[in-house]
Amino acid sequence: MDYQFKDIEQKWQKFWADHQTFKAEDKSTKPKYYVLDMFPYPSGAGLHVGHPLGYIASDIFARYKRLKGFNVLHPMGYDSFGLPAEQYAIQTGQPPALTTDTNIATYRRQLDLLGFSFDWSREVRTSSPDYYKWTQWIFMQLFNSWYDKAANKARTINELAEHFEKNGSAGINADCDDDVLSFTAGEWQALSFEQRQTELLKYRLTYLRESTVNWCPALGTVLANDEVKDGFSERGGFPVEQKKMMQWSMRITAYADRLLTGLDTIDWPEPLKEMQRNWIGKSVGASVKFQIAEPAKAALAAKGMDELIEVFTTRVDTIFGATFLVLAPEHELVSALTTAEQKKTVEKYISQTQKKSELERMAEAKVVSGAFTGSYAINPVNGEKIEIWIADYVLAGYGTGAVMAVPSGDQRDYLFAKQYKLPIIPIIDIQKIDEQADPTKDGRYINSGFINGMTYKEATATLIARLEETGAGKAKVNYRMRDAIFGRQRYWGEPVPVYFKDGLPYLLAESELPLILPEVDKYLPTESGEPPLARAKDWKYKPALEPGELYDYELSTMPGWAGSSWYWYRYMDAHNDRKFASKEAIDYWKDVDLYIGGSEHATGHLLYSRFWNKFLRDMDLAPEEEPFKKLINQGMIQGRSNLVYRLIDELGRGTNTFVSFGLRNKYHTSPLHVDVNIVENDVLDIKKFKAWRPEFENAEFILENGKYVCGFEIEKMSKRYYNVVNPDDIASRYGADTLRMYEMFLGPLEQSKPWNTNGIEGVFKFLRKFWKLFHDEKLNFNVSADAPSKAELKALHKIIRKVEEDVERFSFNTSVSSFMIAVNELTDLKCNKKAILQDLVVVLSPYAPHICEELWTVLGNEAGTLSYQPYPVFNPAYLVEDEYAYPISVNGKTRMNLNISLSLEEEDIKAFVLANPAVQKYLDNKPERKVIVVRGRIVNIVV
RNA sequence: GCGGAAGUGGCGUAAUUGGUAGCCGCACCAGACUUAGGAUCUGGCGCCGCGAGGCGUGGGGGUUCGAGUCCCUUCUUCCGCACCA
Repeated sequence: MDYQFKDIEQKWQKFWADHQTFKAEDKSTKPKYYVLDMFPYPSGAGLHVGHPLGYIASDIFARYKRLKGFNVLHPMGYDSFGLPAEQYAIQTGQPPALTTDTNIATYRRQLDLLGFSFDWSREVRTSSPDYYKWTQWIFMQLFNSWYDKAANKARTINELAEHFEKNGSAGINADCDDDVLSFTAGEWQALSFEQRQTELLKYRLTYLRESTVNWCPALGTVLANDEVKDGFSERGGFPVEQKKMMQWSMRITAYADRLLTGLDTIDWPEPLKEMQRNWIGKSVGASVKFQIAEPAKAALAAKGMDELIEVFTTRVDTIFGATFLVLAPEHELVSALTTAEQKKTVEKYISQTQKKSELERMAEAKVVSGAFTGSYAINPVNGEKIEIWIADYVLAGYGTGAVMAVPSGDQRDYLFAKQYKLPIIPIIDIQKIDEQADPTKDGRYINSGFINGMTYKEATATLIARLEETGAGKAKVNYRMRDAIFGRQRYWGEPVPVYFKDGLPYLLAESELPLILPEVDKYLPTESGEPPLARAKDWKYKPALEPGELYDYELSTMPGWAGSSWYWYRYMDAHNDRKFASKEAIDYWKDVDLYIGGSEHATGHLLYSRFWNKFLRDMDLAPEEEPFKKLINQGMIQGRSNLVYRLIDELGRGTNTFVSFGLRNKYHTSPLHVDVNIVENDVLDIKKFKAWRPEFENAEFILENGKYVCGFEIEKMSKRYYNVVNPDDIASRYGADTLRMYEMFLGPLEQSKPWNTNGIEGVFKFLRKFWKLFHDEKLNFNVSADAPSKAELKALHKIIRKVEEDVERFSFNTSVSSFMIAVNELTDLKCNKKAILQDLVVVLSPYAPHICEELWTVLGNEAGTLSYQPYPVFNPAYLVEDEYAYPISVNGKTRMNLNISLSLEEEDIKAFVLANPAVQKYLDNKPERKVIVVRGRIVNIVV
């Protein structure tokens, strides 16, 4: 029989599904191995050939690990809450639950087509109530917890309340809001229930607080920092503005340091770790309080506001050079500090900066501007009165939104001082500040009071000690990362399991989970601007203990990353209705051994997942500090677009004539994208082109060599470039095994590379050639039981070793070429020995599972047993050579090869080579100066 | 501006430890077979040169008997961050 990939692939896909071949064992004596893919958002467009790249790699790895005797967990599911389904619902009125189900069905069909060894019995969908019940449950645990900095872990809020009850706020070192109160046990006991709840909310790991958020009017929702790119929403590209709103947040900053140090313990790509480090943005320095000078001080006091400005600095040693303070225009003290004379100037400046978009602010990075408030502050180390300015180079969102300006050491401060004629004081003896600031740390301090003459280290230590003594400051670590906003004013997400009573949030009872997402008539905000959930009829909390009472539910839903921040645990025990996963399951599977996915999740999903994992560990719900031991980013598969060149007439109008690629420069043309599916090897199928769109029906062509050659361009794979290649089409034409191997053959997994269907023939031919090893010329099955020859064993054992090495280092592309070499060699040897082919089938099976299952049974083995065969054992004895064709080079240039026995010693090799007349010819009668002999490698003669 | 990754034939790539640069495949060229075909098989295929030979891993320099690989320098592309105090 010929290689009938269609029948074979259907047959085995059905077999695997019917027999649950890849169901992972919950208990096993085998070692565990957890191979995870980042689960997809099921979009309406379905998969293109770029999407499965990582899934193919992980599948090969999972199948390989099964052969190596591991109990492999290799699950798949869907991150099925998200904006696109909701946008579609707004446009069409179709419920997102419905379109999501349809999309999932498409994804499943496409995934099945590729022969993945997923354990589908563990499938999860984040939008399913059985699943989001536990997302809500974890939210509740976070709400019920606070971060104890002393213990460096999260603890339950009850422990905190007990402490307050007994000892008041003394002795608590928490990561919490800035405005927490100090109180004694008695004072706490005297507080009302509501007052206590208000206070506790400031400590909870998920909390409600008025904060500045990224508001996207077009999407009608707030966005997290990682969902905003350059002032626009990542999804849709809509403008984003800053707005103050009451919002749910997650206190991820409590974990900043653990998130940072944990990076050193995991095997992730360095660039990805670096991105997370930058995102966390740790800087070590000091916070310093500058008292405000009269008369503004009295004015502030009258208003009950702080009479000081707190700044953060990484260079506290330069404080004697601080000649003014700069506040962000949004700083809360600005209006109170502005004097009557300066009011106009300041207000004008503020309105100017507000008008500027984020982008403009960045574009004008080198231009400084600002305004004087008219008020002064006192430098705490020398009592100097210095001016307080506002400027937009100071960011409200970083540090305290205020800086001490040291123009001699900081370039922005320097430019600002020059522009507004503010004093610049050199503070280090070797500083050169004639043209620009000099941030040096070398040299000795001058003009710096009690630190004069000290070095950087001494000065910093002395200053911090002095500041702490006088209460004017302290050493401080600052993080760029902010707490993550955790609410979205959208419909298609997890409802927050919270109701409101007297303006305070309370959790539902655990027994009331899941809080089901209610139906609504429309997916838009209400007229009064409330989120879509406000439209749900009769959706009120009716507590069992207070019959007749009705309370409002929280109306925002959870963000897209909620469901994906713990899903790898659900796969361990996907149907548990008592726990998010049983302790036994979690203790067995522990963590993800290999995680494959795109680098676009670097600062979103991967950071939030690490955060939730650390929290779950603090709660003794998870055993490991880090959830993903090894992570690989698969590269993007780019599209390869094809272009045709439309002839432009004298009047500049497009004609219906198209010029072939090579001739396009002889005419006036304009390029036009053409569907890659009607182009082969860059040659346009003219017939199909005419049928492609009605306006091309009568198209004419200027050909070269009788062909129309298209140009090409590498760009994103996208409908608008007509360069989308669908895996269904490829699989139906060449089969899944060919597609799997070709995707791997394209190049290193981590590298981005363009998809070009052209090369796929080579892989297809390879599989046919492999098939033919088992068959005679008439394609009848024909395998011999004879003992294999030395050459055949050598070919086999080369590939056994090569695949082992390649898979372990995720170099799948090199295995594919090695398979080709092995099959070429065996074909040349006319090898049809069962002893060879049977092992080869096992070795190839992770890459091309269908054809291998088929041949495995044809060889007489029990159907379906291939997936759990032991991987063949490499025997180096078969690779031992007794001769080697030494390359002989003269002065580093290879001149010839000489066959020399590998048993010869270096001296004998040298003599043998020099005795060779052909070698002597190259030496040209010159005496050799030196002969380098590396046994088994090379001989180099220096003359 | 800062940080990271990468530059090898017409194309995708290989070279695992400093040891024959271009494996494997596509495309292309020539040939065989043939119901002339988007099938199969054989051979060729880095560049220049008829050849001997020379040149060749983005450019320049260095270390070494020997460099795609190590060092310095420079250019280009991609990715991330970007007034971070």
